Amino acid sequence: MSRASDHAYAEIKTLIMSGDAPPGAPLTEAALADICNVSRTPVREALRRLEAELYVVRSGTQRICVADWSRDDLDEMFALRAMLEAHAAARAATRIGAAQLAELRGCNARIEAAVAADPADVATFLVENRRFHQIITDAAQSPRMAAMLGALVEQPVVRRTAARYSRDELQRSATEHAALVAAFAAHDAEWARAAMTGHIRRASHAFSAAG
Amino acid sequence: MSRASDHAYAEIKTLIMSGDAPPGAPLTEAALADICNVSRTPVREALRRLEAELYVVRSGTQRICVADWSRDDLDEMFALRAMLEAHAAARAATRIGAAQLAELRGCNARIEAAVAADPADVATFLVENRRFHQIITDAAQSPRMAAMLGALVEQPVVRRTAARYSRDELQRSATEHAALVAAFAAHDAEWARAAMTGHIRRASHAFSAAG
DNA sequence: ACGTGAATTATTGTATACAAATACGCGCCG
DNA sequence: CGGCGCGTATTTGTATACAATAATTCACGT
Repeated sequence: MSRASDHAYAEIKTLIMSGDAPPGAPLTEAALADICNVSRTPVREALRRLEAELYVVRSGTQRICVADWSRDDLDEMFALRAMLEAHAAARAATRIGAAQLAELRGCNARIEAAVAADPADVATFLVENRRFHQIITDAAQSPRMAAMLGALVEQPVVRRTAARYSRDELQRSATEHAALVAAFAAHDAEWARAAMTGHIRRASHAFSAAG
Repeated sequence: MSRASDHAYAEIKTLIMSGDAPPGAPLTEAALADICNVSRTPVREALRRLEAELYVVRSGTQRICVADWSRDDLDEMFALRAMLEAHAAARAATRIGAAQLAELRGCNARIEAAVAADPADVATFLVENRRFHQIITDAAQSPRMAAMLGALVEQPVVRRTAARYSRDELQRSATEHAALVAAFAAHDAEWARAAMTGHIRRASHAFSAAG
């Protein structure tokens, strides 16, 4: 996408994620255009994307509000993500190449280092974790699923501060990643699916407990 | 959405579905605007939606082409749909109300009538079949999943003429729907999930055999 | 004759102006 | 005092003009 449109997208998303635009808050195109220093046109395109990803919702008569996710919504998001990522893992297991496997290992090595640091480097963890899952999604070679997952993955991170991630939880994540890598190395689709399902569902419960 | 934008969306989709715009064909905003008798602005919005639904793809440098789905893509679409609809069915089983259940029964009654007709009324079958699945998706009460499924359900119908649906296949569909209704009536989530999984996967194989 | 590169053309991205639709506030009537 | 209807103001939808960027073509040099 183009410069201004992307900029607007990122900026509005940040507004939402940071809480500056709280759930339920009405958003007007003109105001957003002013904030982003672009015209309404790219703002509209950005809002389209955000709407498709359910960051915002259209209230009755086309007015746009920040989405507010109930506990049930969040559970549902995790359930969907577990299904989709498990499927992605199964596909990836039979399609992944040596290079991607190596990348995955490097990624998890950095994750383990971040977890071992004192204090734990949560920022690095999040970045590398995201990358880890991204590699798997890519290896699955399903643009359709990638598109679906794109919106889903980062949303639950909202409202969760770094402090909420316990070292124990981070450590478990790293261990589970190692199991996933083993499943991929063995090209065992069902193993990969099971490992990913457990990984996401554990994360879901950790999230619920922390939230 | 608004009038012109919706119109453009529908018209462009028809162009694609009917085959007038064959897979891989480049689409220019100006040409589409001309066809739809609207300006480029609503065309752009329509293309955004179609892109999100993967009816069209952006080639390298933002140029838009009609998507062309390989056999692998179609299999993948069915696999995703099977997962998502099975999940929807499981959710719906515990949330569905008496009114929706009755609607479901009425729907399948019309399907059976369409199948029993001579010759089989495929058009009615398709409409009611779609409605049947729509009721389930609604009952699942997950806007997120509904959004994901929305794009997925009708796509494989493309390139499949009515003649391709055998009476036997239609009859099986109706029977499976009856099983689904029974699972919903019992509010048995796992039964519903299993029934839906089987239903979609059978359809997938029937499609492959016919295609 | 073929490849390279600049000029031209086509296409997309952005801004702005205007039209349509909707919400809000005010006055009026019951 | 409260509900209803109308006018104004705000907001979204559409069209158009212009800018930026990518593709194509043609000429030139090797």
